[in-house]
Amino acid sequence: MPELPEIETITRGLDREVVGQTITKIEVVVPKMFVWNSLKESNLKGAKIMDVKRVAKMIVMNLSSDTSLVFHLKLTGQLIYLDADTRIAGGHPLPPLNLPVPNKTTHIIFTLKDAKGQIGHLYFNDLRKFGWVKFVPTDKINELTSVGEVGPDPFDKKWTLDEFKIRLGRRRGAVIKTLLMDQKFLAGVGNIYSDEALWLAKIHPKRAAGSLTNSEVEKLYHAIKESLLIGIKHKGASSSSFVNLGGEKGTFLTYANAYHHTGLPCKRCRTPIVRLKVGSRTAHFCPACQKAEK
DNA sequence: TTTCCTGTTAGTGT
DNA sequence: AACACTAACAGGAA
Repeated sequence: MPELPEIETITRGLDREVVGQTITKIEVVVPKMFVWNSLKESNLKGAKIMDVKRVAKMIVMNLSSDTSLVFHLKLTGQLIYLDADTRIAGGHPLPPLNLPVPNKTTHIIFTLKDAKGQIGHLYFNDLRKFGWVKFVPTDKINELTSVGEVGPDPFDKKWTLDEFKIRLGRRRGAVIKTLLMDQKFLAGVGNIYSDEALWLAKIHPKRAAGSLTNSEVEKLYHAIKESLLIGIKHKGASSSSFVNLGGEKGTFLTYANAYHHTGLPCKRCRTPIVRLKVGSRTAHFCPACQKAEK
């Protein structure tokens, strides 16, 4: 699914709502989507949710049984929490996030109980079934390559401009857009926000990492953070609807400058935005502002 | 009706 | 090691 801002939005919503609740039941409709590793149902049932964190584009729920649930929504995953007076929904907008649950895209259902005994459900929906939930002992979480090998988070204090420069220096020949989306290089950036950051920094998506000038590297560093922050501010690109908590909806795409703007005028220079295959993904950029060569 | 496309990885081969 | 390519799957758009 979603990239860092969308996952951050869902994570914050869940952290506000499910921490302290106990998992009383799990129904796995599509077995391949729930990976038990060495654990059993007894490690899950009765466990209390201690916190909900984002790692790269994953959601990590730490449980009182010294275990963790790691969620990855990939392209079309959704997480929907529903109880008597709250609905938190985020992820891919199709099927619509306000569709009744469970529905035909619902593949995993957790039943939760709060301190007052009120029952809630957490539904993991995924149209294309690419997503997964991995259940692991908390102290073994880094053995998941998807967790252990991720690069720095763009909002981690350790990801400084110098660190970015050092990492770029190690991958001088890599195509910059592809590199930004490499989770081992930097955690959480995908197709939307790589387009947006490169547009902000006026860098052509196919430039070699090593060809960027110092000034461009600095602009890109700030552009990555800025585009992600704008995404978070607008609750991501996907419609994350917080029904009964304000009815907010993700509106980031309204604010996008390049992504999905093919043919529309560049907001800086009015030149139509162009699509281009970069690696096996589609880049959107302004051919006038974002020059191929320096 | 085809055919192509997709907000992402994992796995495989070079 | 770095890079390229594709499969996993379902539906919307052209």
